[in-house]
Amino acid sequence: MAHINNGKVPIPTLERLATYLRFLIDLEQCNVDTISSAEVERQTGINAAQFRKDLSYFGEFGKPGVGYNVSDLQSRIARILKVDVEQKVVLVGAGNLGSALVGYPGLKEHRFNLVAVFDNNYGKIGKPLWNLEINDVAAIKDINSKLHARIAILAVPTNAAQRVADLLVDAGIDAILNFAPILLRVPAHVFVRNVSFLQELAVLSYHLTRDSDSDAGTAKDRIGQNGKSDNEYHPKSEEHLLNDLHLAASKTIISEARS
Amino acid sequence: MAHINNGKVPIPTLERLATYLRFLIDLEQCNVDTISSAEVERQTGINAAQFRKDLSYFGEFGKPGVGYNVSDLQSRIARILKVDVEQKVVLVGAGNLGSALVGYPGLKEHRFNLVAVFDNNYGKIGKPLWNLEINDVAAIKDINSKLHARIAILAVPTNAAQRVADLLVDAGIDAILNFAPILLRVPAHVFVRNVSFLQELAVLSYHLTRDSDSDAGTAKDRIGQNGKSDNEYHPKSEEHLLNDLHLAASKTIISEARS
DNA sequence: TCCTCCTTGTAAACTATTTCACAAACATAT
DNA sequence: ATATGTTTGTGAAATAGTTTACAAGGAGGA
Repeated sequence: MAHINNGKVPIPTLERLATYLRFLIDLEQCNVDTISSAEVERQTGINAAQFRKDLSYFGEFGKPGVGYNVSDLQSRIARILKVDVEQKVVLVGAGNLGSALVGYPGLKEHRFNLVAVFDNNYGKIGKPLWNLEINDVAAIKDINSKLHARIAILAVPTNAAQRVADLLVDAGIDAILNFAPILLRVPAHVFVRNVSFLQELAVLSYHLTRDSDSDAGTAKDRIGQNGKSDNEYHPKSEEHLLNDLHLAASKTIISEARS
Repeated sequence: MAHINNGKVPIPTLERLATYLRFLIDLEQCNVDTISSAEVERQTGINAAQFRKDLSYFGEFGKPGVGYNVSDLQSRIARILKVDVEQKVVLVGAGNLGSALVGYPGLKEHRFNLVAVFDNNYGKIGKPLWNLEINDVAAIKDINSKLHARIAILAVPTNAAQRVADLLVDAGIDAILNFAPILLRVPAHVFVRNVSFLQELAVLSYHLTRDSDSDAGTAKDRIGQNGKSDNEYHPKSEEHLLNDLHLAASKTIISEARS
């Protein structure tokens, strides 16, 4: 056993790493100090071998016959994802979505520090959004030359997205979380992740059966209704698969569980 | 040429279908009536063969030597995704994120009709959220027995997500858009899509280089920095690749382009 | 010590998705 | 009519990602 990853890490692996991290943080809070890959599967629904394979891209983390040390693994994954240090984030677009993201407590919890908010609506510029003042997006290069944020959240209308993305790149942004449903054109060193609600809803909608099947005509489209999300999880038996540990975790927080 | 799809359609194909749909709607508004797969690639960054292959799961849509009729293709894709008819949607969780989603204009534009909002916070129940009243989540089964919504947006805190999901399934919900960063356990007929901001941000964060590389020690983790998003788009040459058509599209809407 | 049990890390098999490459379809010009 | 150019739809090849299967490491008891 030995191989320090050099090749590429699949994106799905990185996504799962974030899931593991959150899961491990929860375990740590329940004072669990060791966990096996089989137990991870039982509690998260992610295949045990997948878990081990994901980790294997980065080195060796467990002890055969024992499992993984929760707090050690947690901090090593945090380090891999570079969320062990504070990452500065700027937000562009102080609309509904943008405002919601500013207030999202998960950001701070994971060391993402929102340091500036921008918009191009003169009615908004200068006003406060939570603890930050909304700046003119035209000033982003200037402002970020002091802040040195490298991650941006792009939450502007579709038709403005590409222009704002160009500004972001010019301002030294390296990584963009794009909520507009278009593919941004950016230089090769800039990494983009897209999130599209409509895309997600459309995939859900596709999997529904039509209520009123009065038009049995062009049946060409009525297919694939048994598709399965790669994300959904079906317990293998009737039992609910929540073990003591997990129930404990739920109990711990259940008193604050009002949405 | 002939084959009416019977097998499974890849999820990535469905996701792209939503992208095509939105793109075609834009084209239609610019009075473009025909488009080739090569032109789709030029304007969206999605490989032309991929576009054709995606469509091929559902039948034949184009004419060799000509291309695709924009409005025909648009309506056929809408039909495939079942966004040609209004789909009722309920929202659970009237927090920041939930509120933002209610106000998202893209929902209505794509025929997703938000018909009810639920929460379990007694301070919120009974109050209005935009044009809807916030209902007690405990009443969801009763209320949805009249509404018959089949899609739910789940925007509650992580620790409440599984319990609410159980309620949703019991209330006849078939499809869930889950914003909590956990894998929901649901019956096999329920389709789930997960959206996790933290996961997205973590993937972005991973791809950043560390600023202060003072600790050249355990270098095991400092790898993979040249990963490429499958979503990002790099123009093949210096030119900006926006042709007249696309520029026209931008111009049409640019006056409303303030975020 | 030796035996048994458990669990990791990973090579190999398998499955899924994307891209290539080309025959067939159609348009247009001569 | 025939030639030429364009573009589709799709097998087949290539690539990417997941799961299986198992050798080897380590714990713990007799």
